[in-house]
Amino acid sequence: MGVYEELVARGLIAQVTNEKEIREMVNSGKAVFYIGFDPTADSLHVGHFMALCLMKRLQMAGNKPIALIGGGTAMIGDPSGRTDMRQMMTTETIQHNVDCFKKQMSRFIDFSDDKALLVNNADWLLDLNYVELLREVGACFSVNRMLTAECYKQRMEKGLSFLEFNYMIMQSYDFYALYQKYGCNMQFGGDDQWSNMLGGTELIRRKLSKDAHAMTINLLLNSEGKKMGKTQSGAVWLSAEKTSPFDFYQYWRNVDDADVVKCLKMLTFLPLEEIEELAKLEGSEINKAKEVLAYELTKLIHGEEEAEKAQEGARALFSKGVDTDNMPTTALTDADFTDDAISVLDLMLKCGLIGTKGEGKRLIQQGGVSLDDNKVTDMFAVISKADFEKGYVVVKKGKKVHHKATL
RNA sequence: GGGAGAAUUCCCGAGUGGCCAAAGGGGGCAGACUGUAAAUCUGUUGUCAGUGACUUCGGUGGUUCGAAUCCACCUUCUCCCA
Repeated sequence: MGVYEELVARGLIAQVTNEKEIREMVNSGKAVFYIGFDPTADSLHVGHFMALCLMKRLQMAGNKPIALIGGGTAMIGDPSGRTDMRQMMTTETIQHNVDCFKKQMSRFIDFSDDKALLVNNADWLLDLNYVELLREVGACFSVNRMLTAECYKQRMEKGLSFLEFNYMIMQSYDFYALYQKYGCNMQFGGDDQWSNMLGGTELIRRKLSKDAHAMTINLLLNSEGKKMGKTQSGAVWLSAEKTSPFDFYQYWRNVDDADVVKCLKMLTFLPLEEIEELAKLEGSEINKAKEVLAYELTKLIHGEEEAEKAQEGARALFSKGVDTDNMPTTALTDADFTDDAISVLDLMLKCGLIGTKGEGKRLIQQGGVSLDDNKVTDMFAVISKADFEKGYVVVKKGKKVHHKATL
């Protein structure tokens, strides 16, 4: 089975421009492909991770990946998949994000010996001259055609600025530039990028009379059709500072039954046969598959050691007893105590378990808080330093959130 | 350039002088049930020392005993005409 067939079997491929040619090229390791990443935040998240995985898979099959960081396109903002106008980012923010991306990517993709390239489209986009660009590529785009693209259609109702309208042209220009510079003959991207990507292949065809290809990856959607990797508090990040390995593990440990197999296929490097075995599990057995998923992904992102820690922590927490070693911790100081005591509400606030005291009171009223496994019933409960005999107190909020407060 | 309309709490969206911390839905959080799942049911969802006080309905002023609601100006957005 070639790498292309594997990608199909894993359900990764959404659309391709020319299946036959792409399959041959990819399977024989002749592809030089690029994937763009917009530096809209200071860390990569799960959505990017899919793309990174794809790069890695293809790299392992002998193809050459180019990771393109959109330092230039970020100045414009991609309207695809957006219903509202993007906020403009400052040059400084973009640069900071670009640096963070670079760091995270190089941990994952092998950039040594020219096996992969990392480029920033700011390097060529920012120097473009407006009139020259218009004359060079503007003539190759039909506005009528562009407006029929799905991503713009949606925005026709809400409004679309000229700035954003140009995003497609910028992205197309990237492909064109990379084709000439590095012989890049293929582009990958999320399914929402399809029209932007086609713009690129078309531009190359018109300007250079050469064929270039595009292929999109299925977005990772849950069974309800929503993008995965988002929680109430935001995206699931790949950096340990923004999403701790434990939380990262728990996110995957808690996915819906219906989504486990899909995630295993799309995100892990486990052999398909092994995944098929896991897919046979039923009922509460599915939990085993979820553990594998959570473990594998945590290992990929944070390393084996962290994955072990997260898994052990989680197991201990939910079977019985409490594994205090791998729990998020907040250190208290004397300043937090009044007369050697601190109220439970203040404690929770300090630990970041609640945003306001009102929220804490509600939780206590509804029986959602316990200290060292004793349910708190009095919303004005106070604990003293004596309660920290063993050096810490475990605060539990709901069933899944544990926090350790040390003295 | 001319004309019409909109801006409400996390989101959508009601409210057009006091009964409004503001309906309803979504989402979130917690409880029950479970498998750390889903579905379902229940409670809750501005802040704080909580029978009360304080801050909130795009912004700034004004009218009024009293303003999310009325007036003026400003900002942003949408729509129609050019």
